[in-house]
Amino acid sequence: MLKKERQAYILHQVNLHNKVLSSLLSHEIRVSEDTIRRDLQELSEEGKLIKVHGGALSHSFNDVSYSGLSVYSQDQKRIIGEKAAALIQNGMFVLTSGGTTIIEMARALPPSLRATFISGSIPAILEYMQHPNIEVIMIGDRVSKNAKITIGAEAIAKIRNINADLCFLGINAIDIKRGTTENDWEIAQLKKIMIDSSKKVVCCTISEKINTLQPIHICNIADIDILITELPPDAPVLKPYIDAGIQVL
Amino acid sequence: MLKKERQAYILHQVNLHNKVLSSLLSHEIRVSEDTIRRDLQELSEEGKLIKVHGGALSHSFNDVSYSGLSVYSQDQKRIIGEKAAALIQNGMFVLTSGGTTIIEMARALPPSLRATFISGSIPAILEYMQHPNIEVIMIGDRVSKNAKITIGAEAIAKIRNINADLCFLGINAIDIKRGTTENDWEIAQLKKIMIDSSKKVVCCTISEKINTLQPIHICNIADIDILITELPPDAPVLKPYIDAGIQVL
DNA sequence: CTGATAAATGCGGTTATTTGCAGTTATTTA
DNA sequence: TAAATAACTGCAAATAACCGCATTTATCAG
Repeated sequence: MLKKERQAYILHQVNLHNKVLSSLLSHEIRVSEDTIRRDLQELSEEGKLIKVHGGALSHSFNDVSYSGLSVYSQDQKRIIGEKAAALIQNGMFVLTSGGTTIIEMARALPPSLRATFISGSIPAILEYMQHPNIEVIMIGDRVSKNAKITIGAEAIAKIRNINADLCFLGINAIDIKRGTTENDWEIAQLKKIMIDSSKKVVCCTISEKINTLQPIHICNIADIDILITELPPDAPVLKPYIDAGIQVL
Repeated sequence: MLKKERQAYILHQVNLHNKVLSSLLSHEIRVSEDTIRRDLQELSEEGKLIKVHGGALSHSFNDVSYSGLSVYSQDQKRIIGEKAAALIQNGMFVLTSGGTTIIEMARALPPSLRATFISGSIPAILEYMQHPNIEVIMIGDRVSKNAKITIGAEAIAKIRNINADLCFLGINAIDIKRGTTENDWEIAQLKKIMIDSSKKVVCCTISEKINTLQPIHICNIADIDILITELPPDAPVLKPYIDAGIQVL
């Protein structure tokens, strides 16, 4: 990894999360903490960030007081994102839906990871593009303005031809009896096909959405391989899903 | 392998992956690292990429900070964008490339306009999505990280099936004899097909790019219907293009 | 076709940059 | 205050960049 590239990555992380830890970065990028410290030093001298003991802060962080709840929800999603990112190994083909949880996964991808990501979600693609080593494939079709994802027959046909190793779905409702459900018919179709085109299906959702329902059926519990929430796997609310044979992280 | 050919290859690699390593290139092309370094040096002097210790990075990588020249240029592009947007009428199918000039056109679209926009450019799609009344169609394929556009056989096949009313191309070089040229082979292919798939072709470029050349040919002057620059149509530099039968705005 | 000229390339030696490590000093926190 | 952690310093190894020069390759006029 080139020096400039590394510094760009650090800057990206700082702007994303408002802070970085030297120790964490050093582990992620697999360079010594000294190198990270020298990078932070240089970036700080260029005024790109504020260096502090143990890491660095974003410049905008100083004056902006952050609202408690929205950051809290984002923290939950970040936990989910990190768990999800850990599942991906070099060389994998990964199919993903859109949604804020998936975006957090994209942000948590280690920079050394080499894999191919396929998605129709424009915000997700934007995140994947930032990553130094992953190949990005965009599914084309008509763009749904509110979901910011491509939907339609073309997209479905294209996904049907894919054979992915992993499929990550950000889901809005999951129930032990009814499985996962959705409120948009076309997105539900898309997710169904994505499930069919992948060896393993990973559902990512914050725990609020567990045991909730929406009108349109996507898949049954039996179709899900892995369920990721921000809770530890032994949380009581997750027990029924473990009993149903799902791997819960 | 010819020098020009080699440099085009290097540029292509930079556009695809956002970075290249001298050592890797030298091994791939089977020339000495000195030669690669000299190539990178030249390309860097031409502003095509950014040379760093160990290789080179694409310009898009760290263009977050440079604003001095780009602001001036942005005003020019806004003028172009407004002229371009005025060409589009209700019900039209419009095919567009990427590039900052096209983005400015997207921003200048009147809110009441009802039309269908088709593109593989992710930043352009983002702008189109903001618009209340236009239909947006995304061309899918592998994403070029630097150009932020989908490129490849899929994209070309898809565009070939389109029959658009207008095609807007942001171009980087135009010359009265050689026509429009490009430095990325795959993007040149894409633009060629876009021209074939449209009734009318509109080229948008700032006047700096007039009478300049790049290595890969896209189309001849005769293939262009309308040329838009920030200059008034009677500017002397545009006269040869008017004489060649192009409508200049 | 040929010789002259210019451009491009590769190589050896030198210099500069980057990086990690060990040892020391500074800062934080309980 | 003491233990833990982070930052700083100097140094050494690895790698890359640079310089000058010889060799090869391309260009072109006659």
